[in-house]
Amino acid sequence: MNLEKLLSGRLGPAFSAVAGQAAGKTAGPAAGSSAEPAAGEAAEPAADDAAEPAAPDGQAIPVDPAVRRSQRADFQSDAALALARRLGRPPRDIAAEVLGLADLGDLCRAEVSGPGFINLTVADSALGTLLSGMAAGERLGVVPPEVSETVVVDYSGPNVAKEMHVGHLRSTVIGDATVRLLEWLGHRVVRVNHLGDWGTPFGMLIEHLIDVGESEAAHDLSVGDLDSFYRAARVAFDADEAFGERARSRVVALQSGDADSRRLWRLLVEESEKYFLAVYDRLDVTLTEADFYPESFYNDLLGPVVDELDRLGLLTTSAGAACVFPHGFPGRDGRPLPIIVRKSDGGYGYGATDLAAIRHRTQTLGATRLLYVVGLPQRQHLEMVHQTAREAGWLSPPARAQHVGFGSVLGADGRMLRSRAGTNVKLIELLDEAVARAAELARSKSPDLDERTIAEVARAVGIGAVKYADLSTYRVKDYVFDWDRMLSLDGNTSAYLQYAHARIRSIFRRAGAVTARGDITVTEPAEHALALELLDFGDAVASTAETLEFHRLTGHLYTVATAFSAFFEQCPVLRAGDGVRDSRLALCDLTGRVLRQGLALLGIATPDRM
RNA sequence: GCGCUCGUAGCUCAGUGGAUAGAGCAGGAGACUUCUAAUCUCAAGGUCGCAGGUUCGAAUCCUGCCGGGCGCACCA
Repeated sequence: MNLEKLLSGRLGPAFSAVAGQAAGKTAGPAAGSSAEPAAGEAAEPAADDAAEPAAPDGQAIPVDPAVRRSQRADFQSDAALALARRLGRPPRDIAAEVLGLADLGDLCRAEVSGPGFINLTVADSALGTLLSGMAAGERLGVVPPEVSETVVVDYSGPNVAKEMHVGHLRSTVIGDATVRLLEWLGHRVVRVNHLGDWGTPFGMLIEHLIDVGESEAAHDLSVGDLDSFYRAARVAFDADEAFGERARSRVVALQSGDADSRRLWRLLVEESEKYFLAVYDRLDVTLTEADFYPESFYNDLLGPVVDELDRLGLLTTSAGAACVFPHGFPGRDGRPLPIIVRKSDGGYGYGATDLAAIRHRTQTLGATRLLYVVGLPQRQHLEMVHQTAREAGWLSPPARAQHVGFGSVLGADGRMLRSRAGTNVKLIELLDEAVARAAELARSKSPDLDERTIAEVARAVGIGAVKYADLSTYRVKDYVFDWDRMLSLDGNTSAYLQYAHARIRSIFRRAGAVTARGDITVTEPAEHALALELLDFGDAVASTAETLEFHRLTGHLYTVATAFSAFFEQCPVLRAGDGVRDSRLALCDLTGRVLRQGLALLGIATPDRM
């Protein structure tokens, strides 16, 4: 139970009574300015908006007390100001009357402040009770969703025979956090790695493979030198007329199922997949080969998809291509924009693959929530595909699709870190550098750690820094990749959170204990402040799961960590007297679990010492 | 031209229509015989891109501008 709901529950009836009373007196036929029907469910006292006073006779009307965190107290309620105009009374009077009626018991004390705010300060005893309850469970105050859904998360999606670069970083990191979070909440999550393993480039890639020799090519690819392989193929394609001709006919052979072509293609794919898995392992993400749903997976479904579009009357032939024109997408010239499902040369377009994938996800996998962790530039394309799927009946409620879009990673110069030609930053090299920098840091800060521990810490801190930097800002915005900032020892970084956790574990090592699950008593201001933050964990997780804006969760964890650091400075744990010591150990334990679980949801490890 | 998106402290970023707009970094001043100083405390730092509008109240909602980024037919 979170505090805001608890406080709302206490204040709500009082507000309703005050509002209803006044409405009974004043609400005449003239008051019907709004046709809003005050929502049927009286069971939900905390509706989104303060309901319009439509009840005719002094009956209780649900009023949202608008409780939120406050700088002047723990919480504040703003509802009196909103009611003042409607009731024709001064807001301070309303607030005062509400406080007279509200049953706050020993939950908190309250006072009217300023123009009519109600400031609420939660009692230490109430915090202790709530924290003890939270500490006794394993879910840390996170309530399971009402319905467990099947969620398909489409993310990472590297291209065969192409290097993974920073462009894949965000999709992979955000997608991994998404699956960890939704899975922990109790949803059935299907990871879908939409590998680019099909299409015209494979003609030239196979021909290049033949030219360099299979074993040589396999070697090049297995050491992860994918870009130069791809580039060499491209160079040959552009420069050599005959090569280009071979490449084009190779595509035809491959797509018509020619056995030798398929064998060579599989070779390319398998080497790349091995490489991708190595990168995922280094990145510490949960993707495995079982999650590969490459483009070619849908090949057999493309024909039926196009046939069905035709049968539904959605297909139009335009300039020789089979197209769908979803509603609401005008192009440059004002005419509707198409999704090309079959190109004029007879080959299927990627739009067909995307549509087949949707149909597979809703109809075969049974998904009701389809997430696309894909860069923002693809927004319009995705919306067109989703609109088409809705028109075809493959995406109908409760199933819905959500584009989890993200901005670019920028360099220090403010331009895209991923460059067009040649100078891509290899993801694997970037990760290695992160770990190396973190190792150097660990050695300088903690010279007493042995090399084995240094290596573990370096991995957790280095990889954590990269992930946290990505997850801690609003994902729609671009962000600047900056080693010094992300590996900084203080500020809103993963290292800071990991350090807070390591300090807690250190206390337990010294205490000779692993956990402490006793009751928690709150007395000191620093304990009070920490308690408020800890009790907010459930809400932070819930809102993150809804919006998939992970900076909400990182921001929450950061406030937990800062509150803990202040507590750590001000409240001795091991040196405290017996009763206090047990309580504080339990508070440390709970804080440690929140930090560890919170970071685990982000895919970030928490070493026991740093 | 149309569409999407962003614009908040010197820098990087938060900010669910509510009080004096918050953090961190950098820069300034302090705190380690005390559970990890990879820490903490204090001070300083702002025409919330601009202009209108709605509202008792706008960084937040609406409209129009300005600026940055990205899309807009057979590449994915």
